[in-house]
Amino acid sequence: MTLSSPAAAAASRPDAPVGPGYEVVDKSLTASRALLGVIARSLAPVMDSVTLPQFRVLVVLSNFGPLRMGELALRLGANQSSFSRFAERMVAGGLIARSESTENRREVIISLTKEGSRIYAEVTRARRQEISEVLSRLSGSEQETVLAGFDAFARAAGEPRADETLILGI
Amino acid sequence: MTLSSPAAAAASRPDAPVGPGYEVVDKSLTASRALLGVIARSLAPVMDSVTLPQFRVLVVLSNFGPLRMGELALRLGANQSSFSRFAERMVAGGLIARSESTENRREVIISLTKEGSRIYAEVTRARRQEISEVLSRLSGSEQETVLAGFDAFARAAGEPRADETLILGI
DNA sequence: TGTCATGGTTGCTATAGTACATATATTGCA
DNA sequence: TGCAATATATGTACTATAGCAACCATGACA
Repeated sequence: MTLSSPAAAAASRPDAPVGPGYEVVDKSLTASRALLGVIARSLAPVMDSVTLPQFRVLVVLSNFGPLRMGELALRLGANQSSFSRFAERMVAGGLIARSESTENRREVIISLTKEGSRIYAEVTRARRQEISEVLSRLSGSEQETVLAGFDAFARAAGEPRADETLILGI
Repeated sequence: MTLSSPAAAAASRPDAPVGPGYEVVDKSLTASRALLGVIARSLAPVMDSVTLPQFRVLVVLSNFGPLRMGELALRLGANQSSFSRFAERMVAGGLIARSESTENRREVIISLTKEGSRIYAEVTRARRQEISEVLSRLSGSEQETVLAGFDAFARAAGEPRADETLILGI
């Protein structure tokens, strides 16, 4: 028998993991660029009213609901004092609101304003729309193919950690 | 006959485009988050030596080769004077080099330094590596599924325009 | 040679983001 | 009551990015 490649080894155990070939890695990179385009386009319309770091705050508040100042700073990996002023700008921009905690007068609760959640919702809507448009160009069976492929990849990759995607400001 | 859904219409023309269902859009969003994680992780190690806007410059120069100052500013959608100083910082950081054009002494050509292209290459390598690791968790047949799905999606989406992904600084 | 266009830099100004140290208000507890 | 701990705000300072206007240097062309 010749030297066994990972693929050959897997052939004997039909469903075992294998080292991926060049083609699938390459196609994944291309797909990642395509999805990046989708994400970017969905963000573009709101970028004149929100900066990327500010949008992160909208994401966190949308996902976790109102949070204490310090808690929010922590989740965003920011220095507390930096964040206080950062929040000040967002308050001025009408994106978030400060309010005193009911049970502890030291605490300041940050919540989304109508405008803040509208902007987040708008981006989400646009993203779904963008993806729908791309998929609409495919036949039903091709969409099935995409579904299966994305599903498998997403399962294998898992959800990215919050602090990871923060690097990109998203 | 009842109101025909796009899917039903497609059933009569087996390979025609159809409006995508909720599930496939949703899975696409999940996959996009997963790929975003991959991208973010590949960028993380170099983020202490390069800012995201600076990384954009590395990407453009890597793809197009040396460019005139103004041409580069244009591709990055930046103001010339802003870009001049921006470039100054990158020169100081050892990422790019200025050189006088041979045929026109007005022109300043910007090219990558060894360090600049090393950083770009490092990110690309890391990204392939990250993707390989994810795919390695899948069996050969699942990888085939991913390949087919990503391929179909990428074809339908097309390459994002350069100025689109610039929004994210990538 | 004189004038205009082109390519890039510089002065000035402004804003966002970030950090460190310090100050203030509030709470909890001895 | 007084002191330590907690939660946030402020003083100060620095860097990155960005734009407008004015300014040089060079090239093109009448």
